[in-house]
Amino acid sequence: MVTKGDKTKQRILEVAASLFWKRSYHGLNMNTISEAAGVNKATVYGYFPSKEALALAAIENYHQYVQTQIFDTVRQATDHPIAQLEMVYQAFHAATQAVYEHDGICPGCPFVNMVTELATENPALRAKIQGCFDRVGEFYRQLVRSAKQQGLATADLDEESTVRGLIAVMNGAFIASKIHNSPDEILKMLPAARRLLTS
Amino acid sequence: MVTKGDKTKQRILEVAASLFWKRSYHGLNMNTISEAAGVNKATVYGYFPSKEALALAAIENYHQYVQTQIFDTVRQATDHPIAQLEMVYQAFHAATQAVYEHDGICPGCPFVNMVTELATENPALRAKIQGCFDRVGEFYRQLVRSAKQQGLATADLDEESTVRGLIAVMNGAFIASKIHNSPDEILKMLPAARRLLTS
Amino acid sequence: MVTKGDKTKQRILEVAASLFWKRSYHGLNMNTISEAAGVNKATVYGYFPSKEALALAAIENYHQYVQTQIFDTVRQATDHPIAQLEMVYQAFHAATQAVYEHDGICPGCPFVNMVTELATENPALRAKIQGCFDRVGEFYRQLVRSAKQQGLATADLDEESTVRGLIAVMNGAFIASKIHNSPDEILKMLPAARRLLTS
Amino acid sequence: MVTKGDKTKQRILEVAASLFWKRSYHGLNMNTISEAAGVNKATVYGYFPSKEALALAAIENYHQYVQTQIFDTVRQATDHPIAQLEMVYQAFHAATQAVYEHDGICPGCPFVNMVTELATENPALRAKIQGCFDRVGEFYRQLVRSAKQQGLATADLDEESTVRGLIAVMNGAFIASKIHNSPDEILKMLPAARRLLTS
DNA sequence: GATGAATGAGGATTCATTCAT
DNA sequence: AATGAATGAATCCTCATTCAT
Repeated sequence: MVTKGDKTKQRILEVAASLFWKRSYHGLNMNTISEAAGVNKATVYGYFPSKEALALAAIENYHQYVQTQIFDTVRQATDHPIAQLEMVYQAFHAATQAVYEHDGICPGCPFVNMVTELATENPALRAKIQGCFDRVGEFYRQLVRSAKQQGLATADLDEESTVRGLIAVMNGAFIASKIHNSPDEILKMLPAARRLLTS
Repeated sequence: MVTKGDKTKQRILEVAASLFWKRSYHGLNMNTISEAAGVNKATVYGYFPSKEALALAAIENYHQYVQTQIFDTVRQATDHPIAQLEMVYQAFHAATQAVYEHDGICPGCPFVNMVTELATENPALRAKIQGCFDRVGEFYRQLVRSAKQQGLATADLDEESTVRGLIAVMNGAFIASKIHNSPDEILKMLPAARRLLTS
Repeated sequence: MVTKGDKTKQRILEVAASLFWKRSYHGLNMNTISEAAGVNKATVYGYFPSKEALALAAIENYHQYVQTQIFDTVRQATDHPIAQLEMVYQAFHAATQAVYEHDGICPGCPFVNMVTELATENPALRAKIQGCFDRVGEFYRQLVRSAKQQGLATADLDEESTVRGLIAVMNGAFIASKIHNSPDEILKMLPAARRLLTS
Repeated sequence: MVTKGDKTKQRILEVAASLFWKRSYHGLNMNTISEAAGVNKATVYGYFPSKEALALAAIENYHQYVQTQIFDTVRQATDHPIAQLEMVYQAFHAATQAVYEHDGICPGCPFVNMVTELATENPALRAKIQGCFDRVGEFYRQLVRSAKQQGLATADLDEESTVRGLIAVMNGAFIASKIHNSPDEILKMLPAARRLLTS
């Protein structure tokens, strides 16, 4: 059963996740989070023992979201690897575009943002995000295998480096959108990703 | 003529650049910088009017370094695009490896780190780094053109998306090294970059 | 209902007002204020967003005090303009005397102190204090009108310049007390004020 | 003989005096002074041992200026007390007006500014300025005596309180100009001063 | 006679966190 | 289940002052 406290915790988590996405870890403070969630600061600490714990929970929240709302959805929508790849980029673009229209900024990828900012000073967070990307890698691995099976990629295509490259291009796409403050940079990266998968 | 002050300023700049590379902008404070440079905090402010100005100068310092020590050097060493690509990745790997052996961390790319952390809150810095990547794009554009001319890439290879993809893969490589805290991730990204360029 | 926080805020305000009276704006720091109020510096900032805001609130606090505790009280005590003038100077003298006995200094007038120090660099504060003196002017205007009605002043006495002069003499009295570090300078200014009003 | 050093010292002094007039003591720093004087900060310290000493010298400089350029000049221009009073106010207004047109601010009276800001924390400066006002008092005392002799004031006019009042009105005039940020406030105070002297 | 270079101490402000209620 | 109130420690930055040259 969902108690009132569960709902409060969930609200804090979602508000925090949204803010951690748009701002840097150090650039976001607990005051802003509690105010945006409409609760007292002490309430936040009642559910999450520290800012770091909240950030970790936000990461996990994103992970669930990406897996279920994007990767699972895409897998269910089509078997075609290229179509899947396109759908993924469309989804990332749409999310970025929505933030851009609302806030005028391109937030990038929450995993990349956090790990880039904190990897060298917070091993726990780095390890957590490494785990998230392992599962992202599984999605791309399936994609590569499907492409081979469906004859879209040559049989000798190296799986390891292709998966690696697809993740890199995806992360690079998010960074490009931040650098140029333009959501379209994400879509413009699709040809490169497609070529990695198919040629 | 190089005065004592010039040398002090240069020392502060290099120390700051090194630290901004290894730590996040917000995670690094002016105290640490001044101590590492062996000068008083007020001395730092005597040469750089603010933390932001110092970070901007550090960015410019990196930009010069990358252009002259890496891209120019590589261009002078060989005309072969694939060899050039390999040399670039070797250089990035070597720099990362050196830090890793000394500090146990993978610092990633200073441009990517800064822009990822600060793009949404500091337009000046974002614009500055955008300019840096414009020049990085010029290098990759030459690479693509050379590859076409030398018959290493097909004539119909799309220049725009390939340059974009090569930058993305490079940035993705730095991020992968941070995520896995492993310098080798940079070298392991080379095959993907090579395929983008040649196939 | 008066909460604990309200009381803390009021205590901070009164302590700050008292200190801003005795010391210059720049010569007083937030540390001293928070310590004198018996709270942490961050607590002060929890109630007042900046030193300037606190100074402005202190000004308003003095304004209320002067209007209610001095001008209103005097008006209620007597209808006689000269008696009112004397009571006002007595009140200013008594306040100055109290500080003098306690601290050995003549603090002057908080409005004059602040505006003299900050008028050229802080337009908001200047405007605020201008508003306070507008209301002081209203008191003196009533005084002049009463004096005319009661035949204590000639009918052709110029209201404007007399009000202006009475404010100037009052402010000049506070300054004289600071210059000579002697509370009695305030009382010694009464004859001049009286002549302005009646002759 | 006037050495190069003498000229430098004089330039520093005049620049400092001008700046101390327009800004508060704490609001003006030694950097600004040395830059405005076109010399190195250490040069300033070569001629004046401290900021306080420089301020004291600036006060003395103003004192000389007021005595010779204003009071002596006025005395030489006319024997008529009221004309003298008017000339003094005209001079103060002209000086204020000049600053106002150049900087958009009313600087007030340097003696009043300094003593108001620093009297409670700097006894030496307070005493110095007290001495300046003693000599200002002498001017007004002469004025009152002349007025009596010339039948412009009644013989029983109290000298003490009138001198006191004239100084107060003059200081109050400067403060009024600061409060309203309007040079004309000085001229508008003339009627009150005149009435103190003559009625 | 003048300056380039440097600094110790302090100043306003912020932040993650705690605890009594 | 939630909050009002409070804080220790830091953070960016400034300033009067010094000294070797």
